[in-house]
Amino acid sequence: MSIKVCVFDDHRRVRDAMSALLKGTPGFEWGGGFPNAENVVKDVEKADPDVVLMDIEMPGLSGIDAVKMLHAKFPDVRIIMQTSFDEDRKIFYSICYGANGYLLKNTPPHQVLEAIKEVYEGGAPMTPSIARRVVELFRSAAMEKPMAEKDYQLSDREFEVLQLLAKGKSYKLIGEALFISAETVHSHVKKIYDKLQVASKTEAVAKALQENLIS
Amino acid sequence: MSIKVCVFDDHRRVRDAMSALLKGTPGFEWGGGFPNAENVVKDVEKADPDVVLMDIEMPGLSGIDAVKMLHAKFPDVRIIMQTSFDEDRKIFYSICYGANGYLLKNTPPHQVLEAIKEVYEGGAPMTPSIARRVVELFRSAAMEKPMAEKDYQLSDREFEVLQLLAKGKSYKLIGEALFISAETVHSHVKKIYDKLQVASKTEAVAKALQENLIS
DNA sequence: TGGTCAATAACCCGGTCGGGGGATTTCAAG
DNA sequence: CTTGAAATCCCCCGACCGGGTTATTGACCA
Repeated sequence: MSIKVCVFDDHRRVRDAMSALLKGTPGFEWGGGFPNAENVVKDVEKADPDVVLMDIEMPGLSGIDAVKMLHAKFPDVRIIMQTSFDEDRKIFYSICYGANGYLLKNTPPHQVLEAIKEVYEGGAPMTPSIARRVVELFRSAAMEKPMAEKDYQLSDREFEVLQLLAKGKSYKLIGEALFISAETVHSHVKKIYDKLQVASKTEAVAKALQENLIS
Repeated sequence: MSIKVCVFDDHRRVRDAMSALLKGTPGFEWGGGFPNAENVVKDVEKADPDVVLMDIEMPGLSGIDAVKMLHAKFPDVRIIMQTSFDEDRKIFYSICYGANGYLLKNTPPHQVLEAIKEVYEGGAPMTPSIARRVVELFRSAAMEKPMAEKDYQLSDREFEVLQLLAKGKSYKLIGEALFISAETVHSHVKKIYDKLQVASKTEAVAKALQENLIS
């Protein structure tokens, strides 16, 4: 069983080179080359490849949109993105939308073949700098939950008041909910502002929500 | 300037091999080998290496805990984890706690050197299967955020106003920020309340933050 | 026993907000 | 060309908020 590969790239030279490379290497099969992604779904449906090499920069439909559609329609087809420079945002979008790997365009032929094999076997070939970015985002995402959680030394009562403020309740309603006078609520609120270093209900609630003081 | 490398591994053979390899290769420097991580902080403080190779499985203090402490104390030291098989959980923890790369133990010497150089230059060397797992977790984590995201049909201008409301600004200040009159802000706010089904700045901001309408 | 602190409460006052009107301009879609 | 939605501006008014100050109670601690 050989790995069938399609190539989407607006440069004829690239397509021809890949065609020659794949046809000349046992274990690989040429699934066709396309200069744009306008008909990416139809093209892939017809060729039924195992792996798609997709240029991230193409005239017309961008490689990113192509990945999005492709992954939605054919989740089993593995996709490797190719571009000439590390462009953060695009790569992240590609990966999020379903690309499995990422190669620089000047990657030598034998490494391209290796990457194709890797991605076919379930790996995620990518340059170290991309890997780094992904790891760091991943880390910050994972660490996000139990974040800093600064301690503003709010008392229990103050947390109760804060929670009700976030519900949009007025001093009077909070007072009724907690069985205290509205003026007392006023006092608590003033202390809260002092501790959180803010000057309005809105700021207090925004800060409290963003820093997970309340839910 | 050569890259100074420390090795933590309970197998003498591994340490000796790395010592010989590093000493025999220009551009690299041997920072010392340690059979366990009991004194990892002191050891690293003394040796002051650029890169640490850390066995994930060691008697006594585990490589993971070592990474945790090391990264907390010396955030600039790059860490590559080494183990004999892909063990998901441990790798993820290592990465979360601050490891920068991940190698299988049977990795050939020249690739180890390459990985050290990569990690030193800011990359994140790892096996394709790890990369794959990381990418997939990353993808699912990234997709998780834009939850429900109900559509309240807010106009662009209304989003701008909402964003500034969340900063605690008054109508007057919002007006100045957007170069419109405070009365116009008032109008926008009234429409926002209508669309979000709320009746105060606080409620609006709480809802917007909780449903990721704004950041 | 005196001091500190959280919780409660009250008063004042100027400024802001929320809700109700109405009005104009602009621009794109029908 | 008409219709409509968005954005802009204005007025009014009562209610609420924010900031200042002061005071009492009960716990806890030294």
